[in-house]
Amino acid sequence: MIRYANESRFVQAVDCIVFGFDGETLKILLIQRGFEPEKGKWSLMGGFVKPNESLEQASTRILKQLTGLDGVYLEQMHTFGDPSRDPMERTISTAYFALIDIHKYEQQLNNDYHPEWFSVKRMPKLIFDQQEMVEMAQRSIRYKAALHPILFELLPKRFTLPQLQILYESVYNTTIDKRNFSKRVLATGLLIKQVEKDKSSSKRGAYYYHLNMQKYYANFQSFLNFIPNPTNLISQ
Amino acid sequence: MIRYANESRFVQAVDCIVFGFDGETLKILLIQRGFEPEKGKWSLMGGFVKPNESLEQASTRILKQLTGLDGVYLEQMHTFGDPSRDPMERTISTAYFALIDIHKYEQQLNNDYHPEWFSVKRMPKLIFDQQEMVEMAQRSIRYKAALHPILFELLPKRFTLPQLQILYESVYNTTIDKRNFSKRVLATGLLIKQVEKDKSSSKRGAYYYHLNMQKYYANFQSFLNFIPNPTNLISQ
DNA sequence: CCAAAAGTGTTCCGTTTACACCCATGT
DNA sequence: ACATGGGTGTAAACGGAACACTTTTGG
Repeated sequence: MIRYANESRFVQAVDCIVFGFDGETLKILLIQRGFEPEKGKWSLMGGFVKPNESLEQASTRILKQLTGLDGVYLEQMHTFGDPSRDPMERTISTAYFALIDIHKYEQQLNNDYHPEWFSVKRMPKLIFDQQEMVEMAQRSIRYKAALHPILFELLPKRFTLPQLQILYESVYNTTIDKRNFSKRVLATGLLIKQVEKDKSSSKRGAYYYHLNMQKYYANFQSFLNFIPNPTNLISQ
Repeated sequence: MIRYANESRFVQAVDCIVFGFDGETLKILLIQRGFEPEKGKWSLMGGFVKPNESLEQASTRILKQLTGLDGVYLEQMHTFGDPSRDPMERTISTAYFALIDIHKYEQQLNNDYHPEWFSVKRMPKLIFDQQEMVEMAQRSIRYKAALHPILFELLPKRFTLPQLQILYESVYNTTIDKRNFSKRVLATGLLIKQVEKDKSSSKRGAYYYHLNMQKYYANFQSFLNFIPNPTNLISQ
């Protein structure tokens, strides 16, 4: 193959910030790194890009390896290329964030990498610049979720309005009036009410809802306002 | 240096989509590529990342080389890593978009690369996947400018309300009521009225304004609404 | 029967929209 | 004096925010 003369070549990595929601707080999935440097330390799920795969393919492959999950919401966030970010050798890393239904994942715990969920508020120190990646990922999902319905990716197929509200409240570390919240959410037409109720957290029970997938995909780019004054909350 | 064994290494590039505004339409700056492959074809301003510079430093350096400009608004957009995007050799490119005052630039035309401005509506074919980069960059600035005051970066230090409105109208390919536009813009407190007028486009003259830089930086993250129904316009 | 969570409606206020006329001035 | 572009105000509609009581039912 003809090649560019005199240019440097670097190792290319991808790192995935995997978010989940357990019904109370936002969590991220970490593994103990399997190789040097920093072997055994907690780290994001990452890996190197192979010669014949795109960055998207690499991140999808790594996510599948480590969680067993396919078809996950995955979005490229930012590429980190500081020359000294990896002490072993110059490595450029493209960070993706992923949003998964934590319960789907829990059925998959049979893997070699022993990933664990950590609350974003109580996380171990991470290697390299991964702390910065996680902070940026949190800002990214706060920003994006203020405008687009991505947080549904964190919920199971059927969910209740109180669950959805707790999710938004925990992502933005705020409280929302439930009357206004349900009005805003239902006004989008994104939700389809089911006849069954979830009785696990109250005697009366809360109706289950499904996402209207048609509208979800069709209006994904529209601006939402489930959250009052989002810009006051995004930068936290 | 200790290195990762068995991993592939790739050439890392940066490409800059440089936007300018000539008072009528949005333009981007292109050069004729100086080396093979595709030598002589129109292309974005790009270059390779050197061993001891970050991606930001590389893009800033390349922008400086090709336009002579420092202190330009520059934002990382997306990293393109398809294995076959560059036929010469696998190259991963991180694309940045830049917003510059086209008039500042015009004083700098004395350089070896002969860059030229093209209307985004009438552009030559670009090499590799750069067409896709430009389209994504247009979507990005439409998206970002619907919420944040980045378009001021395209204007000179002093500008008039009609100029600002034409800028927004051309970015979104729409028309806006001038009464409502000026109310919305002035309500942000971002503009400081000057005593002088611009008489170049009317007999009466239009007042010049300056940006209130304090507020500009302090409230940069706040959501604006200079444009009615932005999401209908972003995806064009 | 009571505690605990779910569900629902109204009023008020601020914001956005639609819309039209007068102003300044160079020719 | 008139053509050209610049500047401004108001009323109506809409959307967002604040706010409290009733319902259900397992224990």
